Amino acid sequence: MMESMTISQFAAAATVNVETIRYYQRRKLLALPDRPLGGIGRYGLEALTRLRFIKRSQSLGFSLDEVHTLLSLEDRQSCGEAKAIGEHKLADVRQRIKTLKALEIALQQLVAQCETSKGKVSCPLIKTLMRAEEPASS
Amino acid sequence: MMESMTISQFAAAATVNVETIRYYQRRKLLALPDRPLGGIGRYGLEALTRLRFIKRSQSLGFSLDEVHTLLSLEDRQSCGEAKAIGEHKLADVRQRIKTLKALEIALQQLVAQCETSKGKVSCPLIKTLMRAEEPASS
DNA sequence: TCTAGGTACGTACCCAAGTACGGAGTCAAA
DNA sequence: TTTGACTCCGTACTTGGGTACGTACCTAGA
Repeated sequence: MMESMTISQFAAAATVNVETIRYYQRRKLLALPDRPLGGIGRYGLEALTRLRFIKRSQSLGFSLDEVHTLLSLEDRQSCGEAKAIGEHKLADVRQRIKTLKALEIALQQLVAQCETSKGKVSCPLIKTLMRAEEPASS
Repeated sequence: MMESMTISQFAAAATVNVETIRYYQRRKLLALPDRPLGGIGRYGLEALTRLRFIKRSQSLGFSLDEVHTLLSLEDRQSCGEAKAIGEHKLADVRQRIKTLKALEIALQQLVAQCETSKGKVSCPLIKTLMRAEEPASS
């Protein structure tokens, strides 16, 4: 199953759905394979490397548009641009962590309010959310 | 503009789009207002409080489905359920923070690789992503 | 040679949380 | 009373990353 795979072998080799491959082809992330006049396409190791690159980049938080750019940078030797994209994504991730940490504190407080008022009339969590002011600020 | 607002005043009072209000009505998060036989609806402070509750809950990461549940809990005095929903969301947020922190480290390493190899042939960031192994594990 | 199962391709659908649009009705001011 | 602004209501579109379906084709094994 190394060289010359059918589309379903190719998909299995990268643990990806067949439909996903076709989707990537439509998005120009993967090339359509050579195929003998109206016959069936064959996929090799090069394609597999590329597909894995896509999935690995995705798992690091890059969007498919960004992956597309990254791939286009592979040919031209523009490391600076790739680095810029990476830095941008890193800043993005750090911002999201900040936001979530603020959220964590606010939720913690809401839940803690419930903790301390067992058996009482109405729910302090809901009451807090109903009030006019913000429960906590980021 | 306090009591008896038109829909656009109501929307402005909560800094929300008019279409969003109609969307919330379709989703049963907001009631349709009373209106005099085929006339135009009017919104009061009660509705405004409810709308703000929705937006505040959302900003804390609750989905509209969860907000719906929270609102249904307001009538019945079931603080325990509200607390459970809050705790679930808190656990969720903490997990997301973990994932993002792992991502942050991996991205940091990728960018750092670019840093140390200026002027050389091909981009180490892209090369790393192309390799068979994971660049970093969570 | 037949046939089951894989492949190619186009189109439509999924999720969430809205946004946009178009036609008809209503209302207040000039 | 007519104009212009607003409202109501239904339907369709948006984003991102796929998934699903239907039809026609190809191809390997019995």
